[in-house]
Amino acid sequence: MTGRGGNTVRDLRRGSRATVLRRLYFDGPLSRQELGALTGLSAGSVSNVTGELLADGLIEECGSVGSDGGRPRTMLRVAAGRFRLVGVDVGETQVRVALFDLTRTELAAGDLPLSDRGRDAGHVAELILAGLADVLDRTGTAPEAVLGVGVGVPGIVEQGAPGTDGLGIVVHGQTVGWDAVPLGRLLRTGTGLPLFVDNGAKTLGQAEMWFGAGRGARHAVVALVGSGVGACVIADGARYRGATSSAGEWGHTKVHVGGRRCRCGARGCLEAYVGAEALVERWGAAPPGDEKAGLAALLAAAEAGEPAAVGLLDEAAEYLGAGIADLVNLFNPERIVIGGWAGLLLGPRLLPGIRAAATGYALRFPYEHALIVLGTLGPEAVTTGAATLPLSDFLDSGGQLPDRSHLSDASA
Amino acid sequence: MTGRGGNTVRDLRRGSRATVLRRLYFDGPLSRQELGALTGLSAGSVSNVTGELLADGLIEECGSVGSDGGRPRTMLRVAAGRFRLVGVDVGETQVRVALFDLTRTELAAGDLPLSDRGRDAGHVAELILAGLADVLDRTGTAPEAVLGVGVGVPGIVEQGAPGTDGLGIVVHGQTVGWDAVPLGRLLRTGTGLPLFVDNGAKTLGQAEMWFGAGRGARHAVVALVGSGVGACVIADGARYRGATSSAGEWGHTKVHVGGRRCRCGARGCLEAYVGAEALVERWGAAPPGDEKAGLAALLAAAEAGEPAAVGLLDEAAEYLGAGIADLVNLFNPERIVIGGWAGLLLGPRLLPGIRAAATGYALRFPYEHALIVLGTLGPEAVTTGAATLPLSDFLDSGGQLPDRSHLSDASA
DNA sequence: CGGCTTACTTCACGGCGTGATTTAACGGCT
DNA sequence: AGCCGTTAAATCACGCCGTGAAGTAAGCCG
Repeated sequence: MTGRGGNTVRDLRRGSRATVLRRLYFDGPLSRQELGALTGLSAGSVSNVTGELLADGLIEECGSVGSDGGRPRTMLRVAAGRFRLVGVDVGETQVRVALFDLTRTELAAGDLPLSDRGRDAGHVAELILAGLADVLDRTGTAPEAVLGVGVGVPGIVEQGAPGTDGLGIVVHGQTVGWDAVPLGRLLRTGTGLPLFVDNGAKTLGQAEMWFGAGRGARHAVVALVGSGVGACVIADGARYRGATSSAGEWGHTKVHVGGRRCRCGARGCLEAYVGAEALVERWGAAPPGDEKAGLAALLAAAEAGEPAAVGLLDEAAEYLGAGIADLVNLFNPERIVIGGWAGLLLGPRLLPGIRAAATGYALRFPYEHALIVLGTLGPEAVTTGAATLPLSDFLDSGGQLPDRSHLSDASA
Repeated sequence: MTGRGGNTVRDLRRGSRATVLRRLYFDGPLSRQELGALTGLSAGSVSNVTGELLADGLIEECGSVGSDGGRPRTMLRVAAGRFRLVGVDVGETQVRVALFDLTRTELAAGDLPLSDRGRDAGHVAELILAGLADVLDRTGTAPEAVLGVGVGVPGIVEQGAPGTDGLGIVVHGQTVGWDAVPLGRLLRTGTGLPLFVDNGAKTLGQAEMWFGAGRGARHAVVALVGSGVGACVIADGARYRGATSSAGEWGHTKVHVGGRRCRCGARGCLEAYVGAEALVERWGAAPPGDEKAGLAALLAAAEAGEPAAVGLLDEAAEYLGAGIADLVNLFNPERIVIGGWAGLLLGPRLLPGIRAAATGYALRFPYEHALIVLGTLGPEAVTTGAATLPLSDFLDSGGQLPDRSHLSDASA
């Protein structure tokens, strides 16, 4: 609250650059003319700003479209080729590192399985750094071209003080046994690239919002159904974090006080009724060990009409509908996106049941304005979403390149 | 998304004025010196801005505090006397209209009981206008001195397009049978004063945040327990509205799928377990008609050790704890404020039970950062909160007085 | 080839916040 | 009483911003 983000005239320019850059990134090639109408800037300012961005090499002209009897409008677009993004998905069994260009075309990727030391954060950090070096090396990418490394992790991420280069990032991952792991510090020692870390569910949510089923919505909830259950809340276009970045823990919403025991210790959590782990365990008839195979088997059994499987899935749909009704009542989103590997697997079968249940459980008014849809990006989207973290920073700053003088001149 | 709220240099000044005014309003008399440190503005700018505000009569000097051997600092404060605010609470049985000065001192107030036509919006609008005229008249307040009229209503409020002078405000009040009532239009015909309408729970929430138990928190939920149950979500210092202004419908969160039937038609809503109406009805042994007396009787019976009453309240505490755990998990607030007449009545007795239940139901990490407290303003706060609506607008605009030329010269 | 239309650039202007300098207003000391 | 050191506030030159009007570029059509 010290100045609410910029009082000087130069911040005005930063804001204009950011607005223009964002528009160009999301709404494709645009002429200066259209840019003016879309951003509310005057023609003069658009010329100034785009001129600056062109000079900085952040955008480029791409052809011109003629009209009947006037000077043709030159189209502008973000210079996709010049910059790279790295997205990292820290999963339960492996670390995935991918290199993208600005249009999120995957240039290289690598999967690094976790050893049995998987719960050791130092080990995970080493894998991330190894994967990072590998994708950069294979593509011959210079560090200066990389806007940053985004990492999606399981657990709650405290961002630390801003401006400290990610050093203060701490991860609390109950499910993987991480207790206040200083991931920022661990990674910072191995790379000079800008670091961004957030919860994996939140990165996936952002990916669905930017490029998937959530496109265009300003208020949405991306529900993640996997082994456990989570959610990413988008309020007014931005990920909602809450006081300590742990908002959106939907899985432990109480849908049945005094009901089934959940792995979190409490009773009646949504996760205990609709999480893949809970479903597979309750079904019992699945080969142990492989949860995905187990859930697929459960689904197949239900398709075959096996009553126990059908009952289990019908119940899951009802509880999911109730949980979604809660989200609708509390957050009043325009859209609910169901994602996560289990959600995408079960979605086609459960969706009618979910909608029916939600119709009954949610209040009429907000429900009428909410759309329940399935995610379109698949579970790989955690990586894409992670890569949006540095991208978001890049766009917000108006294309200000992070200061990385230490990359070039600090070899000693 | 046309310009994200101001690209020109004058918007900069508007922002500075707003920052300074806000600081002065909330953090009492302040010297220019302190103002500079607190707002991040340079000394020169502070001089400029405060000079402008002084000239406009929005702030005033109030004494000076000397130091050891230097020029004493002149203290500044908002000119409380010059402006008035009107708050209106549209309740289920009456309309309350109150006139405040800027320090929220009540200068006059009137209660207008609803006739049996209470569900007729036209009747309510007439009462509001009559009450408004009355308080203005009794205090001899000139219309120019009134920053605006804030109205808290039951139901969902659609704000309509901005800049239309409140004409587009529409209220959907299921419980009072209001279906898309054009309250803005109804009131606009009877007064030229700026109009602000919001849900009563949200106005009460804002009052608790600004002046009550929520002071200082940036992320909070004000839970309202009355006949029904609602909530006001504060995200990053602002009321969270969602896509269609209906966010925060906590009362119809599902805490027991397949459980008790709620008056909304669904089963297992929180409201069906902890709302005053439900509690009194379930207890049965209360005099019918007066819900407040009924709840008081239930409470007295529980204090006397009557098992049925004790059991009912213990169960309510458990469900409230579960509901609050949901809020903690989903919103990750710093504070949960329990308000509403029933909440304040039961609070002292239920709070230990609520906390115990919430401890068990919420996730450890977010719960450790959340404080559960009782509201401090009482139910009258709906009126105060309603009055904060024009105040908020006044502060946000940097003290720009609404254009009301039509008040003075448009008599024909 | 000249006129017309449309897209873009250039530029004078008013306005902003900063930071250095100046002025105001006090207490203490001689 | 007069001066000095100290702190608060006002003033001002400076660089920068977006606007809007005027000017220029770049195609069409006849």
